Amino acid sequence: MQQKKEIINKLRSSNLRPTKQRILIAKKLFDRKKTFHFTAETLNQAVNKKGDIKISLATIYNTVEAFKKAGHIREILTNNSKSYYDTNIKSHHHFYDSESKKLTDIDYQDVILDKIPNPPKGKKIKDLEVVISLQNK
Amino acid sequence: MQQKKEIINKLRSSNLRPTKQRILIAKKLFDRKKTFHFTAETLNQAVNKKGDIKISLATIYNTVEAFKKAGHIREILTNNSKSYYDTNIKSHHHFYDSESKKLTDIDYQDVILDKIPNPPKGKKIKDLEVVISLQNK
DNA sequence: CTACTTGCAAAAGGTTTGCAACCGG
DNA sequence: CCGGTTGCAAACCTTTTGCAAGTAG
Repeated sequence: MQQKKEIINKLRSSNLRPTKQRILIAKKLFDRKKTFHFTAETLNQAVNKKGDIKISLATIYNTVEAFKKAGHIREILTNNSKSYYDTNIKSHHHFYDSESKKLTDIDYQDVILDKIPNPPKGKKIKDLEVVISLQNK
Repeated sequence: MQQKKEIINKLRSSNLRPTKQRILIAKKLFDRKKTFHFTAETLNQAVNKKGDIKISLATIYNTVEAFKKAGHIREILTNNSKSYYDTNIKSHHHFYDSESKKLTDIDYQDVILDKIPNPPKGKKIKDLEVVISLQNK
């Protein structure tokens, strides 16, 4: 469990002022055992249920974008119209169930890439994602 | 190069009436040597430049969706807000350059997956995509 | 003829933006 | 105080939809 202090440090180290809103969002995202898959919509719901302070959708989007830029979360590839994010920033892969639109982590050791290509000239690899789409049997 | 007849057969075999619009779109998509990566927008431009007949955007979307359902094109994963499609329906993977928002095919033999996970209970694997994001060196 | 298609414009869904009010350092 | 941040509403962009008119079989 992350202390409030840790969260504030995390924010400061990314040049993000620790405002009430950002601290609350960061808590929801990082103060948990399992990693968290979310969209702007689900994060908004999670943050705005209970008697918590109200955070506007615009701030949710701002903050998610800021956290992504800072490398605290990463965006997951899907072919859905919404953006999906993951609090697990270590390299790992996903199942995507297009019927329920739910993402699941794939254990790191369950995908082994034996060979990957060289990037085109002048480019380097920023990220590699494997997404396995599922359908009902 | 695909003859008009072949295109009409392709449409008929998918239970799609060979209308002027669908034939023109199918020509743009399938009558070419290299595979084609496109979005609704780029396809719309490609189809509506020259003195060709005018095809409305709604028809572009309808047709792309119908071709996708029929298995003639496939959708590619990106984290861009638009949908990207590929006329190459064989299993292969992509580079995605987030700066230019351009996709490039990766040679099939340049990605070797040594191990892939079992799908969750009740599900089967529909598709597997590897996307390598690029950034400038 | 009849059912499937098209095209237009309006609507929808997700995200971004302009700007005044607010607040952290 | 100053400059970064928030919140609201309007704007934006991509995609979908309703419906009247058109067309393939």
